[in-house]
Amino acid sequence: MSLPQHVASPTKPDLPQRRALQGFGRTILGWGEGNLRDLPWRRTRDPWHILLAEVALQQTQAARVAERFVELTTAMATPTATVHLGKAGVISLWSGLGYNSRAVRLFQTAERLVESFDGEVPGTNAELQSLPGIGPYTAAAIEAFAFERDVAVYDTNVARVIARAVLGAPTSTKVGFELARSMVPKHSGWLFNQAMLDFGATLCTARSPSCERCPLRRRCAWRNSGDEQDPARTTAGTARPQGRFEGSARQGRGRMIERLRRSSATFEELRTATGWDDDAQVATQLNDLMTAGLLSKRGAKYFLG
DNA sequence: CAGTCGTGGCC
DNA sequence: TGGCCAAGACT
Repeated sequence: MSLPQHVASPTKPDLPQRRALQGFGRTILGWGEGNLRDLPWRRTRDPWHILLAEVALQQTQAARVAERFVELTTAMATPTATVHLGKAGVISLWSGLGYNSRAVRLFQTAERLVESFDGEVPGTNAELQSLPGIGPYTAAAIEAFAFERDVAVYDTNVARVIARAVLGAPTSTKVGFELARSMVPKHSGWLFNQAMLDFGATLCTARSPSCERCPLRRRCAWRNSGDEQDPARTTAGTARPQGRFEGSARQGRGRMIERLRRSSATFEELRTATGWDDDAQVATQLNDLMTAGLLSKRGAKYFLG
């Protein structure tokens, strides 16, 4: 006897069957075998180096992280070395990568690993997500790329590919993630997930997908639907509108941190770095940066960390 | 849940 | 030129 594999709900559009999902998965896997970019973190299985790369890759293009990978993994070779480097040292190294709070959390994670995990990156998803700066994406990436587990990695690239090729319709993170899980070919989690990320980053891109050379074009649900509207645009987990950066408080904070990477500085020197003329605004932003653990004040001077 | 968090490259 | 978006996480 056999139970029905899937019963379509009368109210919700039915999802692709497991068999179809595995077909998409195998095609992506095959594409990856000949098309993976040569990125430095793909040549190692060192969990700490992969953790480091994955944190740096959060909301940051792979190419920009690639050119810094050797520098980062040399200076922060192990969690212990990272702790010895100190928080200010880690923030200093983070120059140019953006989202400076990631440097603070990375340092805190190194501390936690030394204190509670014998200096090693833990193996379970729950333990990984308990670390500062490690969320659902990064935890899964470490599982797949360092420990070679057949889990699904779900990021903006994967969400886009699934919304377009698999569903041809916008979807939630919950559903998209579940579909991604069903696509992972057994024993090939490492390559499949790397391939999914590259597939989205280089072929099924956000602005101008290369449908002509896409191995999924026959099966692409978006293409077959004939819809003009890109289903990825309103799918959870894909890019959201961002405020103007030029002239923003964000830009001013970034300039203050960058100034402190050179040396400690006075309030006036930091104000100058922002290009602002409003002391109150400078004070407000300095307080926020202190709260975030990015800087501290001793006497009349401000310091990184 | 919706806002917020840097910085740079590309069209 | 200026808008868009990039291997997300946290509050």
